[in-house]
Amino acid sequence: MKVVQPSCPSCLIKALSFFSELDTFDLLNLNNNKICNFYKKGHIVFYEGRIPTGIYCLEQGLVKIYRVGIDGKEQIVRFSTPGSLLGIRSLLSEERYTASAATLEDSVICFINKSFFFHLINKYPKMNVEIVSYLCRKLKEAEDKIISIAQKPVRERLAESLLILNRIYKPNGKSVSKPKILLSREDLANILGTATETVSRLLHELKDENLISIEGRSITLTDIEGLKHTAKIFE
Amino acid sequence: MKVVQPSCPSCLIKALSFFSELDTFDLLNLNNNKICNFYKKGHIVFYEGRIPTGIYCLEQGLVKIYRVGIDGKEQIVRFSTPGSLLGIRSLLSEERYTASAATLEDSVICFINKSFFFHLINKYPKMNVEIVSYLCRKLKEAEDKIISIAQKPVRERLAESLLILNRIYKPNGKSVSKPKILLSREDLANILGTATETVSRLLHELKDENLISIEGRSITLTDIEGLKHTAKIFE
DNA sequence: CCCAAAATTTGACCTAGGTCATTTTTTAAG
DNA sequence: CTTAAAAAATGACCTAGGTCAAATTTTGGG
Repeated sequence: MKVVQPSCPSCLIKALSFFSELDTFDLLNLNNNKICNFYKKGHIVFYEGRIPTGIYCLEQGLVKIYRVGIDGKEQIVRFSTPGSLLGIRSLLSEERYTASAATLEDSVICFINKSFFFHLINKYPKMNVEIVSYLCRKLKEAEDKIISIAQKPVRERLAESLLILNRIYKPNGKSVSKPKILLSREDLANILGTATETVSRLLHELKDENLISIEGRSITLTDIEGLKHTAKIFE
Repeated sequence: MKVVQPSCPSCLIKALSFFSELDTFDLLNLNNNKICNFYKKGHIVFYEGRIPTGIYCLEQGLVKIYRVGIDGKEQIVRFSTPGSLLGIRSLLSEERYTASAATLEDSVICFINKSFFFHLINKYPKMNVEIVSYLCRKLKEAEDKIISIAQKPVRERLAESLLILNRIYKPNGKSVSKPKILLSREDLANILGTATETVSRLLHELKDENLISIEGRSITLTDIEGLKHTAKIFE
């Protein structure tokens, strides 16, 4: 796969969020300052404990943010999808990364160094507003996850996570076909905070109930409403 | 108990955080705009689902932020201690409260209405920096909690929570005596995401191991290092 | 296309911790 | 100080889901 150097002025990330305020001059500036890399599936973007030297911008692909517990067991705390910034939390609070990031698919990720990013924030105070709203959203999601893990049985959490993953894997609304969730049982287990064997068994159950279909490693949701029901999500 | 109307210019909250930038004029303004109320222990500050109309400022006391699950079971997601703002997450992301807040002790809480608060943020963009750093801290804590609940057995989580509570209950460094943690078993269970009976049993265990002492409802930590050890916290 | 290594599935078994019922203790109102 | 109601402790029991081991399937490199 070729590494395509994306150009900032035409980058979807600009439109999506944090950089929407930038004028042409600074967009070009950003373009020159960023370093863009191709990451193969399964590669690590940054490690827990390291000191951030800048910020990563996911241009294409999918990334998991996770921490490793004492016994070496991973816990996935969130995902990053194209258009979001990676490592912003640690950079902003000027502390070491408290989590690691690794690609779940082949990905293209840009790097913007700390001083340039802070320069932009100072020049465009409105970026802080975007950042605040981003953090609020993440905080809410984290709290949702606390409730979920603390109160729901694994089966419900699995259904819930599949519904969330379905949105993450949904190709930008273009394709008519249903999204395929492509994750190892281990990653799935590390989202739910359970064992891989339990994931296997429960996926089998959901399949038997015609809520999902499984082809090899890929999962397709066939009955969204049914899954919402087993996840006990009522909106 | 008398309701003392605290004055903003001398309020510790100003010094602590968000309002540290304000000039004398705006501090007086804030003083006139805020409404201060006394809340008896156990009373509700705001309810999940309601639309925020402003922000609360905890001047004195202790507040739990919690959500109620489908089966009516509470999950405490965090605490607020004097000097912190309540309901800032929902106000900033312009959505309904996703959690309720209730006092755990008699408390004094000020209310600042939305428009005035936003006016201040606009006038003092640096407040956003404070807010960002606050949100980063909370996000980290929330992610810590996810790992903890997902991976640690209840016993470890209890030890961990007691250590955190010990800091929360620590009177401003003045008193030499050890802080007393004063929470119902139910609240404790709702922090850990477990049953009250389990809390009872485990507290009894910790007491037998001379890690804590219990007088009535109040818990004192007698062996911090030992607790860190059972919590598997190694720093 | 082939094959070894890795991932997944399945079965057997076990335990942390949840639930329910009962007793004991604590609390707060009068 | 008394007492009823609430909270906590304790015991008995049970099950969701973890662990370990073995069989089966999938995958990616050559």
